[in-house]
Amino acid sequence: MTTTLHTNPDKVVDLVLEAILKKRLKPGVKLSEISLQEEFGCSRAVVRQGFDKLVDSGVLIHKKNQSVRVAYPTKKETKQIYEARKAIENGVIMILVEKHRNNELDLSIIDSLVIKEQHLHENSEHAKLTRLSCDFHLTLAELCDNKFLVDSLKPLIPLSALAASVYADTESNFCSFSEHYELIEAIKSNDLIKAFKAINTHLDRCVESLNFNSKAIKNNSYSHIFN
Amino acid sequence: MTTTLHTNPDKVVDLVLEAILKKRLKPGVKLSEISLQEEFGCSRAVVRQGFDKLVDSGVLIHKKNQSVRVAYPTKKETKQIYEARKAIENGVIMILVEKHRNNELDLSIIDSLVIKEQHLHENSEHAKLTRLSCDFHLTLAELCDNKFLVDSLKPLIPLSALAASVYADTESNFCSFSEHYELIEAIKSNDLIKAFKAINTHLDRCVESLNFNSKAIKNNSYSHIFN
DNA sequence: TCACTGAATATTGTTTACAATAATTGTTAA
DNA sequence: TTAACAATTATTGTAAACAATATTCAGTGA
Repeated sequence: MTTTLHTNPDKVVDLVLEAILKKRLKPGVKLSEISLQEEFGCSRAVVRQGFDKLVDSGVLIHKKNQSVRVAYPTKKETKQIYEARKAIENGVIMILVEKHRNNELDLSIIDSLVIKEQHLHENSEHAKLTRLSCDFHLTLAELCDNKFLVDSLKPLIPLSALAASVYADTESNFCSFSEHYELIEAIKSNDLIKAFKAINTHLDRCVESLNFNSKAIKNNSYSHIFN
Repeated sequence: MTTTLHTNPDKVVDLVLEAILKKRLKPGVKLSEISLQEEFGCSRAVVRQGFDKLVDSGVLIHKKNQSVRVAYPTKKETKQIYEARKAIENGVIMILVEKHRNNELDLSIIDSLVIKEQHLHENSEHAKLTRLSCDFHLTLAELCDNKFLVDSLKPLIPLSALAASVYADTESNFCSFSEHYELIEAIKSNDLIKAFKAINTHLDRCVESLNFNSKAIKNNSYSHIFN
């Protein structure tokens, strides 16, 4: 048994992260190794390895002898997550403006991403839009051509999504498309100060739009989560 | 057999990182799982888990079916490492100055650290000094009270040490103690601009002091590396 | 002497089985 | 009915065995 089609722990990591970004995996949900080896089509050991990586990145929580759970960010942690993002993404913006000034920056990927966001916004496809806005931030980091910087930001994106799952009342205008657009325009005009302001007010508004005085989320079924 | 005294992969991680920071583990060295389970006093599976974590953080390199090797940063990677550090540590400084302005910052830990550095500097104990200067940067991040920011910076410190192992001609003035002192003074005077300048020139000088036109390091024995 | 080939060795990749622990269920008594 | 306890079940933690791959080394021929 146990089909060994993709025996790669990264596959497990990707599937779990994608499920989180799509808001199918909710904070607090239990993930059992044996239940999921069939879902992922790999052995328990491989599932374990994938879980270990996700635990390291903070996306899953692991207490000894217990099943891992999807992280449930507290209010304090949520603010820390965005504070860390601000630090890293300010660095990203600095590098990108510098690159743009030297004509070393190809923004076509990010341009088409923003256009996609606009379409989803106009058709009020909020679910897909929030998913895409995660890509926006990560793509900006990738344009820096610095894997260490990308790796620093990477775990913070799914954590932000989890925080939104807990505290966002509505997905409709959580990570605003127009603010993304303004940020890109600032980079294109080589205006560093303006770009800093754009990214900082954008991230601040993400936190401000959250409602920390409510909610208890629960959804413990696995069905249709991973595909 | 296989004493199960500390069956924790984190122990493996800590021992390897400490050996790297103390410059006992050199870039490129092969680390075999079975050879090291006795050295660490735990089973191969646990060694593996520890290695996996270190591979994720970029400190070890792992090619399929081959022993892991200590990372050997290229010139390009070294510059990326310091670029990423600049981004993150600028964020750290921003937070610390803000905290200091609000009287929410206790710098006693970092003060005593700098004093220790000064003593080591005066007695020209270069080896211990370079080890301590790593703590300086990580301690600054820890003062932010933001585990996500700390986790972002954490892997970059041993990577910097590895880069120094490859490219630093002499350890004597690699990570300058006096520049650390100036940075702390800038924070204490609530001068954000000055603090930014201090951290940026400090990190720039670390890279400038490196010599990328030389060297081939090799040292493949394990003896006295991990204790 | 050198380059090449192939067998022997050593190391990693993966699965399996078993032990230890936690979660669940069922029973009993107040 | 509920609470507490015991027995069962399910899940994780660990080690050991085997398969697959890479490395090493000896031998052969030019």
